[in-house]
Amino acid sequence: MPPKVLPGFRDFYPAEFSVRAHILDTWRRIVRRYAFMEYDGPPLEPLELYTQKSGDEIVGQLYSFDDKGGRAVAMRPEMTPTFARMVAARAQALRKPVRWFSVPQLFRYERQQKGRLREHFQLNVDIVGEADVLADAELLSVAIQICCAFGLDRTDFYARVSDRRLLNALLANLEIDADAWPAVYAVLDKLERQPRDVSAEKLAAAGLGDVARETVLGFGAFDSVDALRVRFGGSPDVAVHLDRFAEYTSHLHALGVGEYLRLDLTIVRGLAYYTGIVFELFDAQGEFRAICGGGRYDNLLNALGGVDLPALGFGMGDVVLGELLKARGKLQEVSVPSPDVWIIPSEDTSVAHVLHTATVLRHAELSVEYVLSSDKLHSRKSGAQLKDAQKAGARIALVFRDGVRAEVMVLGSEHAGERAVVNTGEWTASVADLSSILSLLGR
RNA sequence: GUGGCCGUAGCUCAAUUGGUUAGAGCACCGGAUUGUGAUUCCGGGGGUUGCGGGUUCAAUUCCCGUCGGUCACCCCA
Repeated sequence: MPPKVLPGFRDFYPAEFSVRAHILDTWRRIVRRYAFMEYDGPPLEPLELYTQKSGDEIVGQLYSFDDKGGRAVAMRPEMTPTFARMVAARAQALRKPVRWFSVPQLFRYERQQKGRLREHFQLNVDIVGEADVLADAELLSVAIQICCAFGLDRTDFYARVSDRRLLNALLANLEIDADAWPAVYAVLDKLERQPRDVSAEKLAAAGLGDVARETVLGFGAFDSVDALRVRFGGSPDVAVHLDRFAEYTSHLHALGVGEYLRLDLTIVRGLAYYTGIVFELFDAQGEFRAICGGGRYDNLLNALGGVDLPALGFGMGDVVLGELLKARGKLQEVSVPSPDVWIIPSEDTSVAHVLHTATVLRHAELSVEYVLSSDKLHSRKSGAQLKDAQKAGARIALVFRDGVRAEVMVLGSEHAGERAVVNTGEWTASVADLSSILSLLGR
């Protein structure tokens, strides 16, 4: 028995690869509409790239080892450090704002569970050098439009959005000591899943008074800027952030995705480096974990690369997204590639002519297949070869009636039966009238 | 790292309280038939029942371990 695939890794057979290609192609197609440019870095990085910065719970789950040169290395678990290094190295020369994206395969050594493997492909979209909220709106807009491009709509997913600055202002307004904020964040993050009394207990342990504690426990109920204004609008320190969020919302409506937006103060995002608006995309039925997450991290480039530039970005993995698309029937039409043309020779058609014909058609960008045995090309009955063609999903069969003349037959259900006769004897790679074939293929 | 559930053909599953040579459909391969074809029929390959040990006259079945899968916790790209 040959070794199996490692736990948490995937083999992509053609059917699965088609799904993967569909996802990655769609990512690229939509992101390019927003004029983002693709980049990439090494899949293997110095371990130090991930351990140097603080707040790395990731380190314990790194796929790391010593290479043959004794270097401590790690398979990249996230793209941001690489991105930060690349931007920092040329920060002066890059036209701002930088709008780049990447589709790296990322690795993580942890026990797999639903929606989480040890490897996945993740779209990373980032903007560097713009602090205005319009950049935040642009970013979320891309994420939402991508999901829409997969055929998902308002009934399938929505965006939960918060703002670290707003949240901090609210906590300050409630006179919660800054030292307790991380604990409050942790509670907010689990507010939905954790029993209320457990949350209350943790908040009390963090030093919150009764009023602050009850207010925080009720944060989930604030689902709009207006709701917050009623309660906190009187405070100028809070109002400034509410105004910004309102502007953000306004931009998103103008971008056509405002309906997907939902203010949600319980969206915290685990990573400590977020500094502004943060968001996560969820399926509407709450069946899967977050499809996508991101936000503004204005201090990270400075911490990582020594360059003081505002930045924001998000990541979207192929695993959860793929599960959601499959569950919602959005992968039905994703098909494995099949040949355009299947060539079936007659007794009088030489093997060489079959090969020549295939070559001409292939020069015309058509995918061509035929039985790969000189003997069978002639011994196998045309009916059987026709069956081969159908099994392969060929769109048309080129069935020779004599040495060089062939009948073009459309297979499949749609236009099955349509046909034309062509004389392949006149075909050369440079001069070939393939119009009858191309028209039957709908080209 | 902790815990629950589950491992039979490529896939979906079956196999009497533990009992003969572990079966079926689909898929795959070969053939017959049908000159417009997704039909039908015949045949074939494919399994150390995840692996190892134990109990037993006898283990796919019961027990232990291990590996793998899955779900949850932890944590979160």
